[in-house]
Amino acid sequence: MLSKKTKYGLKALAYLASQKDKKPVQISEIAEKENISQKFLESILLSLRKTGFLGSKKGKGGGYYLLKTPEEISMTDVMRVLEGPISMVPCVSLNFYETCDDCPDEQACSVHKLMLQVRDSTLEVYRNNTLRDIISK
Amino acid sequence: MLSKKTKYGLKALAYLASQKDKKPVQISEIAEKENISQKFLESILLSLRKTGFLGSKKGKGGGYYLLKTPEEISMTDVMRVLEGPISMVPCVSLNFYETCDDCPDEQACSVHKLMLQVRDSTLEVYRNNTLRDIISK
DNA sequence: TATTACCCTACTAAATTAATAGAGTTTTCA
DNA sequence: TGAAAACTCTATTAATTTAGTAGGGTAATA
Repeated sequence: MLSKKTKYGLKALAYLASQKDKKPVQISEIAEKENISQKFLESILLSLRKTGFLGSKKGKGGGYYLLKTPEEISMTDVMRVLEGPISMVPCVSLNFYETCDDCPDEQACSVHKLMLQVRDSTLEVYRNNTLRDIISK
Repeated sequence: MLSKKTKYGLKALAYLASQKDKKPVQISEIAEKENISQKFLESILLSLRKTGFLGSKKGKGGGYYLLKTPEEISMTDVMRVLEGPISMVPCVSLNFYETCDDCPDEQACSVHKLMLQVRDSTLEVYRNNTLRDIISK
């Protein structure tokens, strides 16, 4: 299941991407328009800022804004930051690899074999989608 | 993340599929060979029996066995029974569909758009794999 | 008829998620 | 220069899910 954090983060990014100018948008506006708890959204946007997706401006007229164009923002990167590993098991993860305590032979493991394919096909989807591709306007 | 239930269930199915004859295999044997808590495995095999994947035989010489050949067992069905929805959000689920409370327009939703593609590509993988395809032997 | 092995219910510890609360800090504009 | 606007940070918590554990019960077979 996709976490609410990821869902809200994606919606917020999409909201920012569909702005016509690059003026900062307040948290409260995004929260209201996208039906997200403002406090929760606050923490999500903060993490997107710390990972280089968003910039922020304080004070009156402040808010959050995209640091890159929507075309430059790959879903692969967004998903890794918001949701974490793309793989369903750590033993097939590219960025979060871990061995399984139980499995004696990874290569012979049927779960491994299946989940490797799932990872690849999911990655393929993320690689083919930028923020530009998933917004309506 | 894949649940342990699914992981163990898949391993148990694979173990049964790689038996040379069709004799029932005891829970204790599978649990030991695949490093699974026996009691936990018991409940998993039970659910696989109730959903028509396995048959069981009681008494001495009893155990679990596959009801179909490995070629006939699709990962799509196995995953739905063990893990539940294949989709990452209910609003793109074929078998477990639910509307989102927040989303006013599903078609315009960027999360929906992305997750629809992920669902399709994941389903494609499951459709292309039977139990036969993921066992070593 | 005793043994083996499946069947079932209920409980629980740990982890994760999705917030909530509240205080603090910085910036900007009047 | 000061007050409002807006971001920043820490800590806590309720709910849910997961991954078991415990223990007794029932059925079938040699």
